[in-house]
Amino acid sequence: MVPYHKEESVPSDDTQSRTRRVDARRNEKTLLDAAARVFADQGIDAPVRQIAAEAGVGVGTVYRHFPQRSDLVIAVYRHQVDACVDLGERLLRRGSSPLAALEEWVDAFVDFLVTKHGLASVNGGQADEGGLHAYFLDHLVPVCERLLEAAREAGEISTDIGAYELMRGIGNLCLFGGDDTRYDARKLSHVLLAGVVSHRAADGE
Amino acid sequence: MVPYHKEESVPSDDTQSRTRRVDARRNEKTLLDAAARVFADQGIDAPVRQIAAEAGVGVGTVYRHFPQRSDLVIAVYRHQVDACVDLGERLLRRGSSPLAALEEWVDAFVDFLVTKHGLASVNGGQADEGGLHAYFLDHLVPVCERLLEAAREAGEISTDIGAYELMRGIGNLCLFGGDDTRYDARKLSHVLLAGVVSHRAADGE
DNA sequence: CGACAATACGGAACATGGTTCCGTATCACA
DNA sequence: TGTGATACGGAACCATGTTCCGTATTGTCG
Repeated sequence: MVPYHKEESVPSDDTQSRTRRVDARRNEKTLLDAAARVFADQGIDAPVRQIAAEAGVGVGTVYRHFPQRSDLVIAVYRHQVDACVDLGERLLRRGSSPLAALEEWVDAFVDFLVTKHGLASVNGGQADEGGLHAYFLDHLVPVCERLLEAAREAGEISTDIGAYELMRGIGNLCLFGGDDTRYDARKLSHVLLAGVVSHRAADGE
Repeated sequence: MVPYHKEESVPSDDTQSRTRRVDARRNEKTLLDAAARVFADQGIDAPVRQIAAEAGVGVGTVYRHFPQRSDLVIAVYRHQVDACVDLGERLLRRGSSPLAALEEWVDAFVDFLVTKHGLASVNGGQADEGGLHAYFLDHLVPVCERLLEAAREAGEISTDIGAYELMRGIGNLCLFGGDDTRYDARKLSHVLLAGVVSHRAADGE
């Protein structure tokens, strides 16, 4: 309400309101590291309590830093998603075949999802949206869109599928359970992509 | 250990040991109906307690008839899976293009999964195997295998993808969350199938 | 330096959902 | 009708995510 008087409103996007307590900052890092470790050898379904224990903090602290479990997962893998975005942009600049670029990019993305077991299943809100979390989608869809568009302009693709739909589809394909040797998400994603190349949109689609 | 003495071992596959109590049989039917109703308007994630309540029985009764939650789901949709198997066989007998048959069959399957919201995500064991349940897979894979084989023999398909993998892939594609209008599982399954038709297996695959 | 308020912490407690247990009620059969 | 087998009900248990709140730590100001 009071318009002047101590500048602290309008948090906009400044990283921290002001000197965040050192213990807080330390704990956040500790948590991120602990979570990365736990996720690595127990999968992203590891219980929050366990991560808290690994970090040597209480669950309350986890939730102070990451309001929802999924926020922690996102935070842990954020940089990998960013790397994927970068890769996409680099591939775009590279002059070669847009389709080849798209294929390479999808491969990298699938690899990322498959590597961390079960990463693809991080839920955003409730049990509502299965599949990729909004953060991933928000960042990856634009890149995918451009790759797709480039390939389309080059006449290498005929399907009118959207980037969002493709991302979700791939994310879902990477959603496997167990270490089933009979199912290879990478292979399926290749097949899907082959379909994107050759599929002619039918009437209702 | 004792080899004789009352015949009751070797349960093999006889439907019921002897006259099953009428209340038991009645409750099973009641449960199946209640579950179908609850699943229909709350999705297959509805709590067991709720189904028990709808059926007017205790949870213990639910678990007596269906040892695991997923068994109940399976039981509710078993006949639809069977119908899908039948359809496959009918399509096989029909003389037309094997590929067309496969496409029609996949469509029917996808429709089945999409219609019941979230059906595709019934877990078998723990959180191990996401996607289709073993029962579904066990029954559908053989049919799919034959359809696929027929199409391959007719030279309409080049990919060496297996029926199991295809079923799982399609199941995963149907695994969506929310009623996202931007994602159409049917369309994605068509694209995947188009990929099956055109995709040439590369080196490592 | 010492007090105070803001910030952060820990972990018990709550909510939800699957599953198990066991005392009691009901049924089949003699 | 008596009796053992079968089935039932639902409290209780376990696991998980998440919230709450009393206590501890930290930064700042007098």
